[in-house]
Amino acid sequence: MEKEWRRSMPLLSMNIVMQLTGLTARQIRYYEEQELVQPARTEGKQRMFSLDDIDVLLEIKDLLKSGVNIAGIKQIFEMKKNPATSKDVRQVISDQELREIVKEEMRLAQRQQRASLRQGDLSRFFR
DNA sequence: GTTCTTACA
DNA sequence: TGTAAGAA
Repeated sequence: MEKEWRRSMPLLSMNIVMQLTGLTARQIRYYEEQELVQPARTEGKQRMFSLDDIDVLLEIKDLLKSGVNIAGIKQIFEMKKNPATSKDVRQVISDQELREIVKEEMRLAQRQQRASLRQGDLSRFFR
């Protein structure tokens, strides 16, 4: 359906996003700086987020809670974008697989005191 | 009064 | 990440 535009329509202001996501303005702006979200701007330079942005922010919050750092999140989002590179035949990683990977990573993170996701390197999860 | 940017701890 | 300062 051609209804998806609603989800990408920038209508939410900073304060609403803060309440909806439970994130601080500082964090939200930082994630934008890291290109994890790209909210629109009003003429007055005010950020205007879309429902899709909210989903992304909530996902970031969730992954962060699981011990994944910004670098790791960037890679995860990157995989979602390129389902499969035309070069090497990398498989599309399903959200289900991703959840298991994160779960597994949490086990290792607890057992060892190693930095989660090798400080962001997810290469070992590709085959 | 709130949000924005920049910068420092 | 929190907070401060100054502008909008």
